[in-house]
Amino acid sequence: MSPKTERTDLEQAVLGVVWRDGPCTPYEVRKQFLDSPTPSWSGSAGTIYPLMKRLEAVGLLSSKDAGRDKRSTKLYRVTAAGRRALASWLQPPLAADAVSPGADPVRTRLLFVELLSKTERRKFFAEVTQQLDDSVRALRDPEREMTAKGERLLALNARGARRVAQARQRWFREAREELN
Amino acid sequence: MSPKTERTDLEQAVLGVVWRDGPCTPYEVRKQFLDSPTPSWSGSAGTIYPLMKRLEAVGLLSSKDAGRDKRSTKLYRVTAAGRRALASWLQPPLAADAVSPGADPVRTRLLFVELLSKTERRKFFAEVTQQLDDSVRALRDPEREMTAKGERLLALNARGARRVAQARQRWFREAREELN
DNA sequence: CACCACATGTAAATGGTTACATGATTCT
DNA sequence: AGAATCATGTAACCATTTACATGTGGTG
Repeated sequence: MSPKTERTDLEQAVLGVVWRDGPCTPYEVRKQFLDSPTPSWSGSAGTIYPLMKRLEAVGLLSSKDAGRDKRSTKLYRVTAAGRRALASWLQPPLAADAVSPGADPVRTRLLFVELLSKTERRKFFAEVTQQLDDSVRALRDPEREMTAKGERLLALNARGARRVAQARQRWFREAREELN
Repeated sequence: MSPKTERTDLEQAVLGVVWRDGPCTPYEVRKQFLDSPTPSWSGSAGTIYPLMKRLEAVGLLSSKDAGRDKRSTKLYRVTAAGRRALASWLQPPLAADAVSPGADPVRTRLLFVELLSKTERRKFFAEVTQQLDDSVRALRDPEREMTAKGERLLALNARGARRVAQARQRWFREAREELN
């Protein structure tokens, strides 16, 4: 009955943020998730606080009280073990479901589009095309902003998301034409 | 306290499969998920059987005993209400998180790649590139197969997955060059 | 007869989510 | 004084996964 060693992607991401942004509070970590242009997780308090306590309990994070004010604000930092855990998480080979394209709600819906009447279908294609265009547009600004700030990795991250959004956008237009 | 009306994507997908493939058993539905080249769900028995019972309980599916043999095999079909539920699920506007690109484990990992030593980093880029290439390759055959069989929607589905895989592949190569 | 595919489920654990509760500090 | 933001948590719920249990029917 050894303690669990495998960490989820969310746990690793939190560990990574603490590593990258130096000693920081759960609140600051949360902001990173909440401000993300491509949120994979909610970053809600109910998730982050218990999670970081857990990481401390298993020795991947350590904390000390930040004497800033009367609030019980804790500053976390990554321990040596935490750093090792992060490195081995990054190390390939990655799990198969980490490299293959994940779930795509639009793709799933397209499978059953023939259930719709001709007019409904036309509306479906028109509006979803619009929504996909919007999602691509929404990713341009963050990418530019991060590039301007010199945040190369964050810029690359945003670019990756935009490229995927574009691929879906183009594919969906093709599908629209092919199915009339 | 009205009964829940919102269904998950998995529930809708099951509903869709039963609609598309005619009256069928949970086992046959499961196979669709298990055989998918781009699995979003496990399609395990523990998921599908209770789920279809639930859908029957709320009147979106109906079942009758298939007298085929001694096994208590039930044939499910989509009710009129089920058909309506499917149609309204397909109808736009889709939720924002349905159109924007979802989680990407590779993208997440890249954010923290600077934690790795130079050699580790080189290995990371080399092997993940390889894995992404493989994932693109693995999606070519299903697409061709579905096209050959005249399954237009399944072919489009596979093509969509492949396009996303390609976008990630190209983006990752770019990132690799940009970060040396 | 052994084995595999067919077929149906239950139980427990997991990994999140939302909603709620509470209090301190800073800004206007 | 009141509002917004900072800060920390708990409780309940949720969908889904894994592992397990059980039995039938057809094939080599």
